[in-house]
Amino acid sequence: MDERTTQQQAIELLQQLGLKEYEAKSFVALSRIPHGSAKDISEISAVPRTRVYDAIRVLETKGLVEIQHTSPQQFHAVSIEEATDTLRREYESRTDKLRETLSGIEPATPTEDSRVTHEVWSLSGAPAIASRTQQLITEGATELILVVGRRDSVTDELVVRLSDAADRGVSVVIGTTSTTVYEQLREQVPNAAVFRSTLEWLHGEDEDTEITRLLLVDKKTILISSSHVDVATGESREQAVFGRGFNNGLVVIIRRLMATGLRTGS
Amino acid sequence: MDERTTQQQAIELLQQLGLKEYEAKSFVALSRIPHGSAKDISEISAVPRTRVYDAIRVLETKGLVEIQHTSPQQFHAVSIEEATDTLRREYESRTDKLRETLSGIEPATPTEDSRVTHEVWSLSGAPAIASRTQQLITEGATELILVVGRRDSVTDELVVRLSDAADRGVSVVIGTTSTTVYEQLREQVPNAAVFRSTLEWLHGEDEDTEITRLLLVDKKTILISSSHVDVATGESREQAVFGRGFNNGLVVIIRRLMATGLRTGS
DNA sequence: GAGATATGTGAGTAGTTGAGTGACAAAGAG
DNA sequence: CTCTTTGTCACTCAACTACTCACATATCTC
Repeated sequence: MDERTTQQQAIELLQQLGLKEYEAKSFVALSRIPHGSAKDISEISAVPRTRVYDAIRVLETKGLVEIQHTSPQQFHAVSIEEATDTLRREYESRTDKLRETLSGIEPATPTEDSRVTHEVWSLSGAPAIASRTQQLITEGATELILVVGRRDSVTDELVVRLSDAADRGVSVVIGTTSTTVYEQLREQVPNAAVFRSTLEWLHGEDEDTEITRLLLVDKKTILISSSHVDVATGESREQAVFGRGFNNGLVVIIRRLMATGLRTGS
Repeated sequence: MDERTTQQQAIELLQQLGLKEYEAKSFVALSRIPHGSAKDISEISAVPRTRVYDAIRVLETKGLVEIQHTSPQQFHAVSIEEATDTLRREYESRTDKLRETLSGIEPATPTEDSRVTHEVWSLSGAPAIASRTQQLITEGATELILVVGRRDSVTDELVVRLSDAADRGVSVVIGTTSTTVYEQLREQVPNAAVFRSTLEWLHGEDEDTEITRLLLVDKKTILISSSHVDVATGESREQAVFGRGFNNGLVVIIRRLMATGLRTGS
């Protein structure tokens, strides 16, 4: 990768981790030298010299930079390991605190209403979808039907949970379009029925979109996710729909599609 | 803790984790009910109803909320576990990427100059200071003198590293003002010389400030940290100075102070 | 189905924050 | 003692965010 791009990427990552532009640029510049003055940093990073001081001060309070109070002042970036560790810990402690705090919040009046028959929920983001998939597999069920497309949607954790479910007597049926995944699962989830499938309906008319996951639990809960490659950014976004209830419209349709689709494809 | 405060705290934590005010408020409100409409959320959170839609959309792309595309739309917050997990993973992947990216950045011209005799560096933030302390203990040395004040600066990890150092033949001397810490260390770091100390100079004239850590490595590297309780926020901030080199001014002074101080105190 | 109410979108304003610039006093260098 | 460097402050401009309103559409009530 281009050196300039790499630096730009580091700067963007630091900003995503909560640093301001000047702070990020100053830190990256300082990481490239053993230590330096505000002038040095300004020259390397193109941050106005007079603002380097503010940026460094913030970095110092975040534990990413050390300051030598000489004249001129000298600045030193902590090692890459120390820096990433510090940041990781900071966010880890925040998420931990968040979990505690959220647990302590009392529910508001449940506003009646739980006629949960035809609800279809949309969710997006691969982590959230993976998390929900695993939750559905883990929670008590008697029958699981899973169809996966992309290889990377089969994580180790997913395999473990599938295996656990199969071992405790749940009927597990897994379909895949990929030979690699097929063989992996056949080996790692021995108690499941694994089959290959060439379901045409896994791909839409759009080449950039494909069904990534499809999970049917006890014929009454369904989760389908699709990945769409954004032509602009080149990034892949995963979206999913999630329906519950035997008579849920989505569930009914999918159940039917699978009954026919699985036959023709296998 | 007060319910209102708890919620406020959750909102602030979410903002620190990158959410906007409306997003944080909407999420907390939504967490309190199984599911609800924009109106419900607006009433609970005091976010203007018309802005709830935007906020929820963002939350959905972050994997924190599911949307039911009915009319009116219904929104549902994922479970606390799912939410914190999603956020934690997001930041973990960012710090991981950052480490990789920073590793790939080439150093700039080292701008000569390495007359490193009297440098004294300032750093702040408990995690950064703890990290540096451990690094100094771990890196090869023949003699370690550590004086700790507060109990919470003695982490398990620190004890392990001290113990390791003592076991590989490093002369480890540990002083503390606390009886609890004294006994803990005596037991957990058997190969070290642990002693109690009532060093007066551990406390400044200011009651709110105290020396938390003091580490002298091979008589030539010193790290001293102090904790200061901010009267305004009530939070404790840890600051440290760090000097290297046998003839370093700071190191010389501290060596002297310890030679006299340790005698009188023990 | 007609009027009243609720829902969702978009446009627009105000207030805050951050990026970028220059004035200037103090400290150093020659 | 003069000229340069260094550090602080005060300021502008642009971007973003919080907040409001207008309006079209949808839903409900009678």
